[in-house]
Amino acid sequence: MSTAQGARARARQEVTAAIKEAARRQLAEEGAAKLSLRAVARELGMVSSALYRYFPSRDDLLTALIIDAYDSLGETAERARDATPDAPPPDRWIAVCEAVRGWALAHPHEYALIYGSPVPGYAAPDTTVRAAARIGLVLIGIVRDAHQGPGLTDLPLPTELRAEAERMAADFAPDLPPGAAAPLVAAWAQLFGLVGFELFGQFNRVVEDREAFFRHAAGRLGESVGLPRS
Amino acid sequence: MSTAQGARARARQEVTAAIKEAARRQLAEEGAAKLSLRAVARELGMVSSALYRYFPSRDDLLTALIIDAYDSLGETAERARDATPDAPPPDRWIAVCEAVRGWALAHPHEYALIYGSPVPGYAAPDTTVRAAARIGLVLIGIVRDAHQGPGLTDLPLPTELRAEAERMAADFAPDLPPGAAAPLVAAWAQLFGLVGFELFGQFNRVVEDREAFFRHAAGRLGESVGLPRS
DNA sequence: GTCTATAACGAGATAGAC
DNA sequence: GTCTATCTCGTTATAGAC
Repeated sequence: MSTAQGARARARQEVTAAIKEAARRQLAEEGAAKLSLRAVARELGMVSSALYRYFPSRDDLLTALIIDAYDSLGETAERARDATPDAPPPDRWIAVCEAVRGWALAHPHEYALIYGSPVPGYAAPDTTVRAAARIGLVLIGIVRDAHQGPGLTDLPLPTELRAEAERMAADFAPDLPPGAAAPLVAAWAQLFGLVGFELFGQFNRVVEDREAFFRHAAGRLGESVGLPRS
Repeated sequence: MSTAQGARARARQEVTAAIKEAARRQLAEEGAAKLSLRAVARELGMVSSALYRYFPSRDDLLTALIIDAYDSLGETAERARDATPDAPPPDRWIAVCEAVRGWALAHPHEYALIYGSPVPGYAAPDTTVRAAARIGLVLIGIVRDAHQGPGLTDLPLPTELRAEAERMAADFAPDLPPGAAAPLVAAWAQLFGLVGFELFGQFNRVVEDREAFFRHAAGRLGESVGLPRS
């Protein structure tokens, strides 16, 4: 029984992977809004209704692609963080930022899927939250490491933001002082602003040497969360 | 002949405006990807194919909406800048940032249209460049004003970025030192990173008091381009 | 029980004849 | 400007193969 179920499960997993792969390919050609179950089925030599054995609806297929994309980005960031564990936090911060940018340039359509306009009529289920948080946790970890070492700039907060920053720190960065949590969230969003602008063409005719521009901007982002300039 | 053509041109312009208005309304309801020429036509009591007289394709209608959106945002920013012409540049900077955020929250689908994922298969024509640049010019103007006054922080640049920053300054901010041009471009992208994250739901469960969070982040963005803290 | 194939519904997008 | 014909889409019901 276990072997039979194992074989079936394996076959099912293979078909599921093939569907996602074909869907990803189609995502790169037509975009998320035009992701078509029928075209995916066609590419696999199946019939559209057969896909419903694997994904109850088009939205569920989209959700799977979104989670995969977040995980792929998160894993890339984690690898960049772990590549040089002895490097000082500011250097690791820049390395992670560059890894995010590199992943985005290598997977533009998956980036658009998770950080671009929301797909109309699609509401992301809670399942995506954990995967989405991975990249944030990497950034938090680097700043946390810096706070355990010496030489960290303390960041003043206006009273207006005090309570909110304390809540942030308590919620997802308990090792961090509130004065670091709020700027970290801002830097997180700003990092993706830089990446998104490059990817979506806003830098056309504006920024030429994007590598150098990004490295410098990422370094200054690191400073903005209290990491000393390297 | 000129009167006949003038009347015809006027009628054509009126219908064109009505189409765009209906399309904008639908954009706000369904999103850009599902912009349906059919529904627009239905709302106007026309038949879908009749629209092709005014917009040769859905893409041309999209282009018109994109230009209108950039112009609407640009005008909002300009009004915020001009509302308090005597305020010091850091305050005007924050006012413009908040105007951008306010416009985005009030026009989420139009924001997604111009700063979200590019519509697949759609290449923005050069016609959009001028409108897209408006908001950038507002930001540049504020920093330029600050540079003509006293008390501006000089921003060091790594040699790696020196040439690029000088090209940037020469291209679109001739009154600005290169050390200000590059951070300004970065701040421009980062501003839209903050706005986009809030609008597209990345701040859900992360940032609660978004107004206070944004004001503080915008102020620090201003500092990053050399505007003193207010 | 698990899967695939057939057929169909209602909808939108578009080309072309009139 | 209008009307029709033809395409694709997501989705479901159903029937049958393994």
